[in-house]
Amino acid sequence: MQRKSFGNLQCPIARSLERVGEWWSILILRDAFHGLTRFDEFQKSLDIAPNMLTRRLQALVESELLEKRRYSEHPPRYDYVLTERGRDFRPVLWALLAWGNRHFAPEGPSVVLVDQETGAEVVPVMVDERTGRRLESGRYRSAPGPAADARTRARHGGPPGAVVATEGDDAP
Amino acid sequence: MQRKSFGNLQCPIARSLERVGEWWSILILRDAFHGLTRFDEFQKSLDIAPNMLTRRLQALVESELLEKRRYSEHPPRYDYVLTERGRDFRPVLWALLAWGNRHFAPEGPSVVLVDQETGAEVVPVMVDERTGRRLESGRYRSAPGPAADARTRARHGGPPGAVVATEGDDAP
DNA sequence: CAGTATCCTGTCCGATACTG
DNA sequence: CAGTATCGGACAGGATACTG
Repeated sequence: MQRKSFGNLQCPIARSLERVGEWWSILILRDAFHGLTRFDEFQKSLDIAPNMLTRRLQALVESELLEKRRYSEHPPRYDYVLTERGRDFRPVLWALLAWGNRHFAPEGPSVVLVDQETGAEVVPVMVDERTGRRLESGRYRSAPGPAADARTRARHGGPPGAVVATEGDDAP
Repeated sequence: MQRKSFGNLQCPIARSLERVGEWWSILILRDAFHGLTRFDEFQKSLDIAPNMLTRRLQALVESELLEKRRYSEHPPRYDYVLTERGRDFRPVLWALLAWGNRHFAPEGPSVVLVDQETGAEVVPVMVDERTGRRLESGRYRSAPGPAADARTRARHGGPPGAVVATEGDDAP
């Protein structure tokens, strides 16, 4: 099965999109985080055509975001559970949720994230793991990493390891 | 231009995907954060067909993620800059970057996020804005928000009497 | 340089029917 | 219940040519 290729595959964002670039995939993962595991549950929740669900589930299993597990011997029955790689995708969903709530919910959010113990609403924000600082200012930018090739280095305007501040504009 | 509809549009994630559900859109935004603004820059960076670039740029302008601005009168020339809504999308890109680096860069990351002042690599993580706690445990879940309809409430199985925290309602 | 105009292909996706 | 098989449409996306 030939995988679609997204421009510069050195870019980790492009690599991520190879696996979840189709929107059904993301919604399936969302539902998996909600605890759904069975074909039928996904189908009802998403209102997706069964053949499409099969395709997307297979792709997610191939990419090792979901694992197909037999939960019954007679008859043979399978369900789909998140792998570690799949569970690690959650921050992306949180970020999408926060963004959607901020910009596309004029009448207020219909789905929020809550702390189960206190019941309080949670607003997810990104911080630097080491310093705890919020990633909001123009202070942060992307740079070539250790495995960058020449083209990536040129693109990000710096030799590996060296941080080069380019024309004072903000970059991710 | 009829917009594609994604299942349950109450879900903020689905709403977000309406705007950035196509992978070119996300890569264009990524490049916009790198400081690209002109048609030509995007085209060279992405290696995208010009008509596709036109279509995706128009869609992003329509969704108000990018703003088309005239930067020259004679001849008339336009460039594309991020709006506030577009800039707010950055956490999603960071999350995708972190996920890609963790799971799809066996030979090490080729692009990393750095603190421009210290040059140190940054690993973005999600925290609760209010408590600063990391969103990692099974402690957090999504729940129906103030604007949830009956179906959404059922879907998220809010326990009866569940606290639905609004911004002013976080009394423990 | 900054696009527009055509044409074409692949495939995402939906609808439906069918099976162990 | 958990899918597979088949058909068809819409459109994302590519290639190319052309314009002010």
